[in-house]
Amino acid sequence: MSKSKKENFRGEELLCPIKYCMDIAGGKWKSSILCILADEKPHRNSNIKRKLGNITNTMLTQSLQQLEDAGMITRTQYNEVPPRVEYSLTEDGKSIIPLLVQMGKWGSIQMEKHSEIRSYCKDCLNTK
Amino acid sequence: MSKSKKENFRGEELLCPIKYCMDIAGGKWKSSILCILADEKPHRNSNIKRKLGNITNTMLTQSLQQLEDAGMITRTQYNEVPPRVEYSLTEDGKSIIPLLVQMGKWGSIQMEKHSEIRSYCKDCLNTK
DNA sequence: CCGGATCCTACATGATACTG
DNA sequence: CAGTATCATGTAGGATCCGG
Repeated sequence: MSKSKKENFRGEELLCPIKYCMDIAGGKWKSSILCILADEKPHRNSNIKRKLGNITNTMLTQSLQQLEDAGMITRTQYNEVPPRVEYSLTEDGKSIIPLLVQMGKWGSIQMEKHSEIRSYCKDCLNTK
Repeated sequence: MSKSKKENFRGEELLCPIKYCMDIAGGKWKSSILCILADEKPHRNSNIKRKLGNITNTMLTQSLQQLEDAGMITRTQYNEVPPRVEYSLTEDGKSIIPLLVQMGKWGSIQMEKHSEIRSYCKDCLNTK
């Protein structure tokens, strides 16, 4: 979150732990990024981008910054040429993974009840 | 969801179970409504509205419809004068409550790590 | 009491071009 | 390679009025 951690995008207080949780992993990309980093190996910016497929630079940088601000990931910069930056989960970041796994399991069960919904995203933990 | 269940607001496929889960409980009001209904007693429209405090009729109706479309809640209409409508969790709806509880626990732990974030919302399961 | 129909605004997301 | 700045757009959320 580029703004103060205690406020959401609208400037309102994020007083509810449930919403705080969903705010951190929510949005279009952040849950996918967390899934990618869940292998506990450091990933380069370009590596994450490739796995996500169609994310723009802007959104990737923004999402990574929000996750870093929330204490979920660590950013390590190597002063090389060309520049190299690696991201990896913090301990707090690792702690949200089981939650994502459970959400994935629950979502799969629900989706299977709707015959028209069959495919799963490729970066989802649930596909492992 | 008033649109097809397999599409989100943007018309994109919701192929990821994690995002499907967060889509159902996400948004500004739906998690709170699920928390209110978690006592497994039927609640009237006006009752939910009072507990939420500042939700508009439009948003309340829309959120309830989305939850009903997702199979989380049941809407029962009594043809009385004045009209009475009651909502209660379905079995599928009850199954998401433990997930919300866990999100609340995780969120509480994270929020406590930020000294500036202290208060919790009143309708959150976590306060029970 | 409940909810539909409009209209409106703020902001999340995206497209593009640019720096070191 | 990584990130920033700017501008454009779709839509979630809200305000308000109306109808049964």
